[in-house]
Amino acid sequence: MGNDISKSERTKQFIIEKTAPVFNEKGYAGTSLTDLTNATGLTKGSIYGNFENKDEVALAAFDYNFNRVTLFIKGKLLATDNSIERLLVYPNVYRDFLKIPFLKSGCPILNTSTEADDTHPKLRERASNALAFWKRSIENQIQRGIQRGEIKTETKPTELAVILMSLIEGAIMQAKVTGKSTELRIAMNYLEKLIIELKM
Amino acid sequence: MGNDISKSERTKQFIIEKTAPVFNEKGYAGTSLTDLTNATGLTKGSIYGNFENKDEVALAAFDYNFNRVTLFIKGKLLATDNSIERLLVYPNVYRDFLKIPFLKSGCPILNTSTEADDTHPKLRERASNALAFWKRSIENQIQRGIQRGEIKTETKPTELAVILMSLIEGAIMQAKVTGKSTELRIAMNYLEKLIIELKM
DNA sequence: AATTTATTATACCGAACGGTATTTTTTTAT
DNA sequence: ATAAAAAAATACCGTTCGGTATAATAAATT
Repeated sequence: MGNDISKSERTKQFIIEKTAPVFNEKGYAGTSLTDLTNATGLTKGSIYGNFENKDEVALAAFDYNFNRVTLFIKGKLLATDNSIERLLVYPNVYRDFLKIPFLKSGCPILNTSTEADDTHPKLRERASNALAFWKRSIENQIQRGIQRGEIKTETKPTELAVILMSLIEGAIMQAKVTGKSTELRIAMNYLEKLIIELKM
Repeated sequence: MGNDISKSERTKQFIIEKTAPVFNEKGYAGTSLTDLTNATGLTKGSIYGNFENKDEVALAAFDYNFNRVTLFIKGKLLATDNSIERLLVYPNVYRDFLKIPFLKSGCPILNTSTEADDTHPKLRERASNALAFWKRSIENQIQRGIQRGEIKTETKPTELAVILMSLIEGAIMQAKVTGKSTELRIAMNYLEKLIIELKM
């Protein structure tokens, strides 16, 4: 009482928040129910009282992880005042990828995509949708930039979005597995140049 | 008798060949011993007579998968006669990534890296070494190209290697999870342009 | 404050997990 | 062809897996 939302809603959210980092680090197959009880301090009975099965927790955890990245980027985008600056947020953010605490265990899209693409249709679709959402968002940013006369009119939004995303995800993979940010820095410096060259 | 190599060596190789695609598709945690017996038609006793544990099979399978990609690329490289053409092998090969049968389940480096980076030190190191090997190989190709006067002298071998690898791996991830080759095509067309611009 | 309802913990299920000692079969060497 | 050695199949180990009744507890309603 006093609280608007029900206990179960709060517990559900609590489970998601606590288990999301585990799923991102260990993957779906690599995360056991014991991992979930350890991460939450709750019992299996409690978790299964709020979720139907492991799948449902994993899907909610992915949404949470992706949303967290999205909000983080959105926050950085607010501090900009033109299209080029907005695009530059990406190389600037991902250059320090390894230092962003909640991304230490990797990019949720990359992790989920590579695990689920051949094994877990539901997770695969979430990752695929997340990717499509991100892509559309970048395309829109570029289109608006063109309309505002800040970005060269001949710029192809889709092409640039794909190149930007590929560079970021490919470089993250390398940085994560080597533990060094050299490759990430090189790729992000290049992406930065690429974006600056779009300036009208 | 008759055969030079021992039975166990042949069986060992047989197990690797049959299980390597399974590991690449399902990942280390997602592949069970039952998957291995199903893929080989052998029993657990037989597999454990040739390998110490699941780890050893997985490591050998990764080496096999990586070697297969390497040999495939090497074969394509032989049919070229200058540095630019050699570099162009990469976009040309990976443009049709989804159509290459033994790569249907994805790039072994990408798959292994993203799964093992936080969970499996031995596999992580294999993937990391594979990545380093690939990078050095591209750097060497570029350096030779510069020496032969086929590639612009101001080209930075490491930078180009990282950009090439990032574009490829990032685009593969997208293509695999969406099931469409649009992103792969866009990224590889861009990479192609990039390489052609290196021409002296 | 008492009672209904919702939530969490306990205790357990069968199945599948990775792994192994032992027996059977197949190679290999004599 | 036979014996010795090696490899593979069988049968089993304890553990952990995802999942679930049921009982205990806590929260919400009256």
